[in-house]
Amino acid sequence: MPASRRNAVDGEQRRAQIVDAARHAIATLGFEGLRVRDVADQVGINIATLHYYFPTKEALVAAVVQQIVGTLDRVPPSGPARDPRTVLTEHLAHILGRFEADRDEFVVLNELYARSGRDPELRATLLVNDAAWAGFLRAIFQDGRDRGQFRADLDPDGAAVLVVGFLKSLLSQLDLTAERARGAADEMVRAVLRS
Amino acid sequence: MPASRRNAVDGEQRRAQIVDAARHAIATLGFEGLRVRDVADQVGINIATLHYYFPTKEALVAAVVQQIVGTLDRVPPSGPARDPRTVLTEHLAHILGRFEADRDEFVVLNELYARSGRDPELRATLLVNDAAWAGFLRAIFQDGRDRGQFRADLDPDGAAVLVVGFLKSLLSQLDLTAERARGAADEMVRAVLRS
Amino acid sequence: MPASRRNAVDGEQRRAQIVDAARHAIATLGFEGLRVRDVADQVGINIATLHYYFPTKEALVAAVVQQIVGTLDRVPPSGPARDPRTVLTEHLAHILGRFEADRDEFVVLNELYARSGRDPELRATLLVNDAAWAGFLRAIFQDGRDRGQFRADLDPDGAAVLVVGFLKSLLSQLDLTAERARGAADEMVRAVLRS
Amino acid sequence: MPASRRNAVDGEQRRAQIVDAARHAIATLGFEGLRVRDVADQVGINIATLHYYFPTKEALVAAVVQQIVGTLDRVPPSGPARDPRTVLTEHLAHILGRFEADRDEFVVLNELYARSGRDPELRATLLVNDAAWAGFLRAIFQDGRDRGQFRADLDPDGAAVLVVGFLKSLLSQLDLTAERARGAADEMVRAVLRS
DNA sequence: GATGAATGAGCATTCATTCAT
DNA sequence: CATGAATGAATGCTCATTCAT
Repeated sequence: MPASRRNAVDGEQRRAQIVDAARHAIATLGFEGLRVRDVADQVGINIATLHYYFPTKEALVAAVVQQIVGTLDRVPPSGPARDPRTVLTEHLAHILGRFEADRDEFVVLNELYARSGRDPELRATLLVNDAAWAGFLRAIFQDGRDRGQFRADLDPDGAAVLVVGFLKSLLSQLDLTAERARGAADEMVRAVLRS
Repeated sequence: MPASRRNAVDGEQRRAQIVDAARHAIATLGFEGLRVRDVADQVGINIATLHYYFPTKEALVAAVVQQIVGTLDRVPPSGPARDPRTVLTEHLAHILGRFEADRDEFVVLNELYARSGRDPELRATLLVNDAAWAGFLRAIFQDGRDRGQFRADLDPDGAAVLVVGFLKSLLSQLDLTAERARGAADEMVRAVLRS
Repeated sequence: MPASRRNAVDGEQRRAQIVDAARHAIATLGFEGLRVRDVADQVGINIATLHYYFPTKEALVAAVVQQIVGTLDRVPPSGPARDPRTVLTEHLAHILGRFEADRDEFVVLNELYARSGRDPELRATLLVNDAAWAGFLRAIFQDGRDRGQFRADLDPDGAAVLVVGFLKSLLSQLDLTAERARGAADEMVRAVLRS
Repeated sequence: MPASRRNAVDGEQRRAQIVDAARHAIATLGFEGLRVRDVADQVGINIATLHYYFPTKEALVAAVVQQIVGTLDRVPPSGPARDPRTVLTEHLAHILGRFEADRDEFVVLNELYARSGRDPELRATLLVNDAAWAGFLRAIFQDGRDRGQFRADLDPDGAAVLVVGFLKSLLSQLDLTAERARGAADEMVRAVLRS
């Protein structure tokens, strides 16, 4: 363990610091306003040092994307035979909670989706995620319909699209409050239940 | 038809050409990739000529925003006593149709919403629009519930949020096909109908 | 006399208007800040119209120089046998008066002298003027010394240089007031008189 | 002597190089003709490098002004009880000498005075200098008169204005030679002496 | 690992000037 | 004579990237 001088930190820690600063910069200013110099300043290091860790701006952005997407992958595992209504309700509450807790994550994610229109690779990555998410919800609706808890004429895929759409639009519905969002979540649940 | 040596066209026409080219550039490359030089090239004019019409890049962007937002304002007027279900169905079909017809519009609009997080003025403009849209839908749901056509436990506001969310997410649901989108629209309608 | 429409004016009048506007622009902003477009705006005509009268910016500047230098040439003719002291006193008062009346003239002239360092042609023009001015003063001092009105050890050329220097420095002595300037003029006269 | 691949020199040295080049450029072409690109070329560095040291053209100009004005401030301290005539003679010779040695300094200073008409801040700076200079000379003349070495009817302030005027006009008296300037200086001294 | 200094490629903007009408 | 529209050639400035120390 070499004695560290000044604010010397472990390499991996430095990388994380830089990625976090970049993530925040993107959330605040968009990709449009991302400047590697500013990120370096934020971390308190020289630009040349930043380039030692991330040779190009692209590499830094890729690391941020990795971090964000990595977080997303962890779709909450639905217990084998849990109640579909509860699972749906909890899923909605879970995402809504994350939205309130870390808006930055959603902002950057939004930027990522905007970018995906021009970046095929990014698009592929996000598409995999979207498909998995829709599948997760489809299974819930299928299960609920099969059990007779949800409407018999319920279209599992259509409902999945509605849920994903609602949750993805959280940031872009500018007139949305926390209460209205919860109201919409409740309405979604009622809408699929058997009357 | 006076053929002019210099490729001169009517002033207003020129402005429109430039705005259209800029709009397309934003849709293709994002605000991030917008270069006035490229817009000028696209139109086939000199950069200085572009600046003759739009003194700054900001003014050009403002014109594009104006064009897009201006299009949005025209919320389809609901006939006095039209059938709520039909109105809803038609509204969903109308937006879905526009999405298929002019994806650029939605892409730029998406960029605009991303920007609104950093641009208070833009945010205010879009917020007005969002509020009007939600109000329009809320009235439909209210009407349908009052008439007994929609579910008695329907929350008009919650349902409005779900519809807006679905339609706003069209672009960011990467795995969405035209059919799946229509399926979701159908599901939305079924979900609010009295069983 | 053709009927004139709108603010149509005679050609020579237009030229004069433009030159005056340019002169004022130079006095206000310096050559550095001279913009032909602004001059045209000031006159209320199109730039292209201005270029009709003055094909190039250089031609416009030349016209301004001409106007200023033309004014200078009129060195007040010393009456054949006038009193040297009176002539000197009047000359000093004359320049001082003009300085108070039309500061713009002195400002532009100052700009001209600054420019003469880079513009040999302008330098030649101004040099002729300077030489004539010095000669005029030298003659006065010579005359006054010969008549015994001025000091016997007076150096006519040296005194001429002092007078010209004083008058040329009016603009660049930032702490100078009208009174102090008059005081210096008086001192100059006393300094050459026989005690 | 560490030879560096990139033509790097000490930071402060670089700044000085750049300021000197800018000063010379201003002396040669005026503020009107000052181009940061040309200054960079003169120094042999990239424009971006120049902007590394001076973020804006204005900052560079300010540095040049600082350098020039800084030099001026050093008014030669008059020894406690030195002979007024000698002090005056030496002062005149000192400025004349500097004029011959470094004409650039006077040219830039002249530009500065021209500029001061549009730049209040610069005007304030130069005004302080002018007032100090006039005060310095006034004290000399006062002292000489009190001692009976100078004329009894000498106006110290008027004489100070004449001296400053003469020295400031050195550059704009186009027909002036070194000899004529010395002649004028001698005349100035004689003019204040008691006959 | 870290940094000061340097650079190339670009970018929005300005400005005198031109030309068809 | 007058003008709207157009253009070429700068001009100041930015930014990601590099490299010797």
